[in-house]
Amino acid sequence: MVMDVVPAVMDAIRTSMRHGAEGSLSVPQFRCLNFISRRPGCAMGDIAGFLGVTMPTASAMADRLVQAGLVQPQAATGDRRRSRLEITPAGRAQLALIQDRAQGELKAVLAVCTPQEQQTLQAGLAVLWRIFRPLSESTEPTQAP
Amino acid sequence: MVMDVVPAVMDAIRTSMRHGAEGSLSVPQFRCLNFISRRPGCAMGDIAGFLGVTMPTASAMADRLVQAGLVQPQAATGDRRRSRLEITPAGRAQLALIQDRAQGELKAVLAVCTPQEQQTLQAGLAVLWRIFRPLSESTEPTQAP
DNA sequence: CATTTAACTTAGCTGGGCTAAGTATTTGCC
DNA sequence: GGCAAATACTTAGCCCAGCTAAGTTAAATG
Repeated sequence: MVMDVVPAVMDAIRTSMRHGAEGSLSVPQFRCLNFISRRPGCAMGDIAGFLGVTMPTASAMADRLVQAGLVQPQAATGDRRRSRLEITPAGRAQLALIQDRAQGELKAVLAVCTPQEQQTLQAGLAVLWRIFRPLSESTEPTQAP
Repeated sequence: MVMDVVPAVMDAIRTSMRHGAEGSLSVPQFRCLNFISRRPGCAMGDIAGFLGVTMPTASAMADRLVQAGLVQPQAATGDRRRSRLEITPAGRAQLALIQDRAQGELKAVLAVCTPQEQQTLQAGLAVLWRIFRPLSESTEPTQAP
């Protein structure tokens, strides 16, 4: 059941983002930008850990966000090996735009539900959340020693 | 809510498939193989439509599955422009393996739920399924004329 | 029979993933 | 204080999954 539903929903989201309005971000880019916005001054390793990817991958992705002007490096304080990243005003605007649009589309989709169904849905998602939340936070960067 | 939960679950699935046991397939490859297995003799356009990607993308992906021995072209009958694909025994075995493993992991995860929670979850997913099922089937290949 | 249309494929680009192998900075230990 | 080891990244080089644009081959059609 889960294996049918979740991919279907994810496809819808991905498709929506892929042929979404121009200037939109990919799913990984969005997750990365969102993380940086919630953790100003975070390091590459933090990003890699959160995204569940290796450092080079995170590095390249952050680089593209910097190129796009959505993220910028902070001045180094203390350990100069760490890259300290923060979101730019443009990045914040982009994030808000995407979230608003997603929320809008979601509302439109959910509008076909009865209040009864919406409640059922919410309860079900709460269960999923409880199960999967710990898993998705515990990932660590994977470049072997 | 949906925007938090679904990506988290999807990440877990993707991560599980990425660093899963060797010889595993990527998510797109799995979807492709699964489709071919359910539609023997299907054409490239069918695959592209189902995956929601362009023909060249579908073409390349099918090619890799053929190289891997999981899929094979049928003898042409009728329209010789169409590629008619079918799954091989090896492909079928691979598919079964992946599904079994996924089901196993899922069961393990769901084992931490009370029967009460499982019921809640099932009801919620049924709602999602009703909403998103039609969307995920209606996609068509996108290469513009 | 010549043209158009349909179904793919090829070529060439980008993004997102990996490993292996650097580089630079800190830490730690004599 | 100075040198080795560890840490935090980056670079190089590869593959897969997406795209567009431009062929190619076969069918349909005037």
